[in-house]
Amino acid sequence: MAIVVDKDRKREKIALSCKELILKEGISSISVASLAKEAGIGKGTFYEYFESKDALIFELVNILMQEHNLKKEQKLNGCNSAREKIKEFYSFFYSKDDCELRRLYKEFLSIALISQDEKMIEFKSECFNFYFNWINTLIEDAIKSGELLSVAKDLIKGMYALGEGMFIQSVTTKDIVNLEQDLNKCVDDIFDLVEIPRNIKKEKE
Amino acid sequence: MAIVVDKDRKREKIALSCKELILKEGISSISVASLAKEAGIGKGTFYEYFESKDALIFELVNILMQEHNLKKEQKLNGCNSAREKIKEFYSFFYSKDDCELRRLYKEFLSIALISQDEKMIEFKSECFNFYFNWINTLIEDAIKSGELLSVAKDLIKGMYALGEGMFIQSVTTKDIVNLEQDLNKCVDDIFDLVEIPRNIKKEKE
Amino acid sequence: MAIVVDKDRKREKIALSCKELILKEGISSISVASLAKEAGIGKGTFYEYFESKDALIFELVNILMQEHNLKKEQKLNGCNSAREKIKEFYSFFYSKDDCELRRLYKEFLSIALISQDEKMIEFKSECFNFYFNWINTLIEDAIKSGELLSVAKDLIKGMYALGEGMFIQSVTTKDIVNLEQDLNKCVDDIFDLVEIPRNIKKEKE
Amino acid sequence: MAIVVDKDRKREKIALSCKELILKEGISSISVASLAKEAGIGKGTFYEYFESKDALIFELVNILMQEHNLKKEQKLNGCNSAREKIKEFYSFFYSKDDCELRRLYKEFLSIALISQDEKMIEFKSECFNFYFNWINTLIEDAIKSGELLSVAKDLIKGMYALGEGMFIQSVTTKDIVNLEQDLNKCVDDIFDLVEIPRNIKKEKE
DNA sequence: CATGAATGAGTGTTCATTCAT
DNA sequence: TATGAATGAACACTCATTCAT
Repeated sequence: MAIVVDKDRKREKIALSCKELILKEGISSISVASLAKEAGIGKGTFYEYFESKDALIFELVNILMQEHNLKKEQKLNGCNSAREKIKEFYSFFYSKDDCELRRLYKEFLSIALISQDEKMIEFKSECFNFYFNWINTLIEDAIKSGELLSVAKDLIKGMYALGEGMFIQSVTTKDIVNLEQDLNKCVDDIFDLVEIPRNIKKEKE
Repeated sequence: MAIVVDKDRKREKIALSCKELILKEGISSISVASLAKEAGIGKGTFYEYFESKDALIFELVNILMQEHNLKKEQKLNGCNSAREKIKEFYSFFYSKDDCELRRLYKEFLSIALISQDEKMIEFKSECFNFYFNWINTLIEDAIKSGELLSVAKDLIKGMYALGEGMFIQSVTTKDIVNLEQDLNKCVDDIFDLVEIPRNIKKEKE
Repeated sequence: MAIVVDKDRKREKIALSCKELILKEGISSISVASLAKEAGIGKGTFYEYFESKDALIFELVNILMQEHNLKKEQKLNGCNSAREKIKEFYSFFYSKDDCELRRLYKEFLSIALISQDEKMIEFKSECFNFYFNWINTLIEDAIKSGELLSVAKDLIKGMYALGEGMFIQSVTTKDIVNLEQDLNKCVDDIFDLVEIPRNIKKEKE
Repeated sequence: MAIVVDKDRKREKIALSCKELILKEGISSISVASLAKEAGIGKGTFYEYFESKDALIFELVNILMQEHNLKKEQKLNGCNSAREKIKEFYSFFYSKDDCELRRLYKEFLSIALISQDEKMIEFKSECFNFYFNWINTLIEDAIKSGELLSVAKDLIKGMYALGEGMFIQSVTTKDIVNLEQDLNKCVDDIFDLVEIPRNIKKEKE
């Protein structure tokens, strides 16, 4: 038998075993010592699998985001309209279920804002693209199916930015008391402008 | 008699003399020692004027923001339409002139995202309110003057969030290559939906 | 009129105005800044009257001890037997009334234990002598009046040390639960050995 | 495999190597940096073995006290009477041999007097109990063997406190010129009161 | 392949004292 | 005489990373 362990597998295993601790304590206040202890390995071993503390954080955010995306995809499939889908998409920013991941995302954003690290930017870009393409497809499909005016296409980038912006404002100020309400109101207001009313749709037909 | 010093003035002077260094090095990686040295004072003196390192950051952001707001107000007065005003408002996020302040704002956001500090939140809230009210008034005036449909009012919060969100995305990813273009495109797209065309306005008359 | 103020008087006045603060905060955790503020003078002025922070502490402990001694003297005059007097004397170590001064004394002892400062030792010696002479006189009088066996004289130094020792033990351990009880028990036990019983006294007569 | 180190042994080794420096400089005026340097280790390593500066002091006092107790026990076994044993017990406070440990004990007392630290109090309590029980047993045995009057039992707590009190007074004042003499005088005076004279003992028989 | 002992530069903050006015 | 602005040495403590085993 090969003594050689699948490094990637173990890497992932280590990252996942730190999940609870990181979600509980937050990124910045956690030490490599406690991460290694939580994973049941030595500090030296930690550095065999991750080149730095930040590397594990990225790995974990990555894993958790992918987990989250799978669940979200299923939920989105259950939505009937683009309006609902966007709302469902935004729910990450306020839902109780995503509370812990959201906290991680906040800390991740905080790092990303001032990091010059190439990998960090690369990773954030991948996230951005992933979600942007999602919304993009979603809107385009809705236009094709006659649910939305074709002008809606122009609002995609704005749509995406709006959610993140409002989230950040809710987190850094005390003025957005009810993010869920405010976000949904925004979505409704915009969709009211670009949605093709049912009766008109029928007229078209 | 004792040396009389205008504490507020000196406080401001110290903060401003640290500006260059902070813009160059970034906030988090800078030490109180180097800040004091940069300001030409002792570390002890630093703490005579600021209760903590973060306090200096606030002071600086505060000073520069107020400077910026005065200039911005004048520029806004030179704009003829709400559309132009919003664009002018957003220009903070990309204009060369505001490059330095933007840099500072980024660092400030990074801190604010994970800070639990009451004063920090208070300060960010004040900033939020200041700009929000600005946009609010701007839009309401435009509705009153028949420039915008009354539905535009619903988009105010979103408008504000959109700018901040897109800015953050441009900073943390490499996907928003031209923030100026993207932002302006967004504004145009939205205003095309809520602006009352000139000919209609005339018809109204 | 002489502008020259009576330095000693002002010195005392400053010390006394810091009394409350010192009793409340303790010696070690207090700064010159807060002392000066409490006294309503500048920090520079403070050093016009006291050569160091410790100097004020000594001055104050001195003043307060003398205050305390006057009160104690009156109380002692109200006692009928040497046994009672010693008990009254020891009551400093546990009575509620002396709680604050006792705290100060503790801190003072802590400093005195490791201080090489001549003045400090001088001061503590004066305290020592003051109390020692008190007890000495007290016991000698009691022997003269036939209240105590002459052997009691040999126990004076021990008597004095015993109180301080038991006090320190009560403060530094959790084993002396009831200092009042333990101290009084000790006094009683010793006096039972050296007190001349009334009936014997009468026989003598 | 990792380097295996007997942590307890190294802890002890570090503490002992700081002994000289502490005795020379005193505890309070010594920095962790200099302690680490003295022990030939890094500052970080220091904190691997001690959770705080005070912790090293405890360790050292602890080690030296235990060493001291073993020696003392042997010496006490060589004493024939309770009177001699108490004197031997007190000799810690003045003997040349214990000079160093006494110095440390002084510093330890100084800390203990104002410390609120649970562990500190716990440790001092253990010391207290250890010695108190020693004296207790010693006296009780002497009563059983007919050496002392049973009333001697009442004086145990006082006996113990007396030594510590007189020691502190000798350290903090210049009035106890010869502690050895004074302490022994005290012991003799008390024992003269509670010792059963030989001839009486014989009568009893 | 795994370890964890060792590290030391770096941190923010305090405060008794000085001295120019 | 009175001041309080200025100081800077000193402090305990942290932690990502290395490397000998």
